[in-house]
Amino acid sequence: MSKFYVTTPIYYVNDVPHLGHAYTTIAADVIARYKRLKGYEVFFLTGTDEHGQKIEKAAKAKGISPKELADSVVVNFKKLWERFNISYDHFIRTTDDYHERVVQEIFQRLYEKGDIYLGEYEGWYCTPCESFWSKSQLIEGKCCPDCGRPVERLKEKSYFFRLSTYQDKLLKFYEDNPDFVMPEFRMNEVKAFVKQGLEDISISRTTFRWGIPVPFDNEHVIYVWFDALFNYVSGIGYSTDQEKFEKFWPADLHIIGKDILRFHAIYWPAFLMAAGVEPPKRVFAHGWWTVEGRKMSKSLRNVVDPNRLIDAYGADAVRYFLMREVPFGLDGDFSHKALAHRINGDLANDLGNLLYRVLTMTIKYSDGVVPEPTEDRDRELENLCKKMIEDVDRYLDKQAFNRALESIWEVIRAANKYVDVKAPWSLYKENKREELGNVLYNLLETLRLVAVLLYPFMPVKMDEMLSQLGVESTPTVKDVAWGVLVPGTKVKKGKPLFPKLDEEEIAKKIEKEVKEAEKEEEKVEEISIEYFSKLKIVVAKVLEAERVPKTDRLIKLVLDVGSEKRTVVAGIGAWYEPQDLVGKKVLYLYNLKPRKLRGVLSQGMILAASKDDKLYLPEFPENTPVGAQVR
RNA sequence: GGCGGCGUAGCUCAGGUGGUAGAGCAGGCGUCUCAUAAGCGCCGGGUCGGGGGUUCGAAUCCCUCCGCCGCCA
Repeated sequence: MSKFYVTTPIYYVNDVPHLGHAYTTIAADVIARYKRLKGYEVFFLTGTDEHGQKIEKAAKAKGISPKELADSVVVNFKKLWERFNISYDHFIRTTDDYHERVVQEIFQRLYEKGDIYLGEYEGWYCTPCESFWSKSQLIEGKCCPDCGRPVERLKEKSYFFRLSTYQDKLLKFYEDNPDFVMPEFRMNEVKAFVKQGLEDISISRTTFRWGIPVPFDNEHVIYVWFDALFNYVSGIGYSTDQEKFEKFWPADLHIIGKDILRFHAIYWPAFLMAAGVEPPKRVFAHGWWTVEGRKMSKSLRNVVDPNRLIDAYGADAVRYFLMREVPFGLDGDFSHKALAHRINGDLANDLGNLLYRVLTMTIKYSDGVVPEPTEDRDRELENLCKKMIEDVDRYLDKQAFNRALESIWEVIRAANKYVDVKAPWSLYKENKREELGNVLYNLLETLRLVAVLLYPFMPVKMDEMLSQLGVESTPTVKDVAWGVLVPGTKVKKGKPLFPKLDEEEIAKKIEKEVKEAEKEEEKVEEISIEYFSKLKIVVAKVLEAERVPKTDRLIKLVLDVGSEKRTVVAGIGAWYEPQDLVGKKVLYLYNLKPRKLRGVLSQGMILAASKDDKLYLPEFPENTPVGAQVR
């Protein structure tokens, strides 16, 4: 029996589950259920990532232990997955003892092997900021990019993974496995990144305690990615249940969001190569959802809270929408209107109504029993169904969920048309019983196959649909074929599978909510006069101006701010030419933290008004003195 | 700035080894009655972003410009 091992990322427990988590997990569930349907032995792993400074801090703020915090958040995930009918085989937590042991064991082994070494950041520490910086981050090679103050050459110890030595091996691996990363354009990005050269990466920390300790060095805890990524092997028994591990590894599919691609496509195979373990077969990076046409924000999250969506539309309809609306791998927009439209159009009208009308006819014209087809019946729907079975398989092997669903809907449309063309009511009146029986059989069997192939997408609804067709067993591989429906089976027509929704009403309601959410976002915090007085804004005169090389927008300005000269990089190059700025008086925020832009230290910023992509620099009376402060 | 991609019907997008464009949705008209005011049929002349080139012929190849987007810096 073939195996299939699919994973989601482990989700960080500093957050309640949101639409993005649901999306990834549903996609993995559809694949898992589909592969099971096709007879594979499937292992589906999901879980939570629970270590790190953020959790340590959040727990401290709440006065509980990090583990207690994690425990409480994990419940939210598990509950949501239950509501979405997520069929994971194991839920791993990075605080599970077997996981911690595996991570320590591998860490130890790579250390002994020389792939992990104790290194030091060679200096460039900013004491006030308590931060280390790499050489390339420093301003003019010597100042902290955060505060602009000089950094010290300090040494902090950290364990490093020798990623640099895996550059060629990774590139070779990508060459040999061109669809290791999907979609294809992401593979190109990964290759380009690796070709630029890889630096060794720090994989331990001494600045917090909430993590897996480095086994031979108590001062260090293992940093997040080394800890988290290995869940994919510890979760299936690496070094604890070797038989299971060998059965399922390598993973067939890691489904992730595009933000964590680098870790999965570069670090992860390198870690595994170091550990002498085969890399996974595929990493699929999916896109993000916007909400009602807007970028996801805190207050908009309520609008698409997964639990709320389930309450309003049902888990299966949401699952269907997420898989159908947007090609997996691309970004998309989630709107209640679009969701309701899909439910009404695809699920209620096309599919639900087809089931309903065919069952009615079966009852009216065939005593509610699946008729016996004859050998000389037409094969129109049968052939389409056979093609559908192949198409769905091909598309789902590429994680093209939307395509798979489209090909199922082609058959649903064809079946609706078939009803019209064959007009069973006429056959009935004309007493053409044999043909009528064939037509009904073709339709019922088509519906059964459609339900079987849709089962991975909408398990509860399709279970109900099959039951209405008189099929009570959970579909398995033998059901993915034409001709399985047994003549004589009694159908059990029920209520419409997908009730229709009032799209207008939903649109109105959500529109209102979005407006409120936007108001919430725009809420401007009131500040005190004391707060304002912290800002030192002065009138400055532009002494010199030149474009920052190789940029369109950035202009480097040298300002006379009254007491001294200051250099500022301003993003106004799209609206002003450098020569027009020289001699101008501008508003200047004096005490903004300096930061480096394109290698130039920008001390403070100049102020301008902007609206609708236009920029307006303030003007001053002729006699305004340079250095005059705005109060 | 470097690398990659995109710009096709009102909307979302297919197509693209060169031979005068397709789907779904929306809209209009018509129609059957088994059905959840569902279904089915008909209606799409859109300079395939602009310009130039290769070719008998380009949405499809090449160059260039414009506008978006991704990765990197």
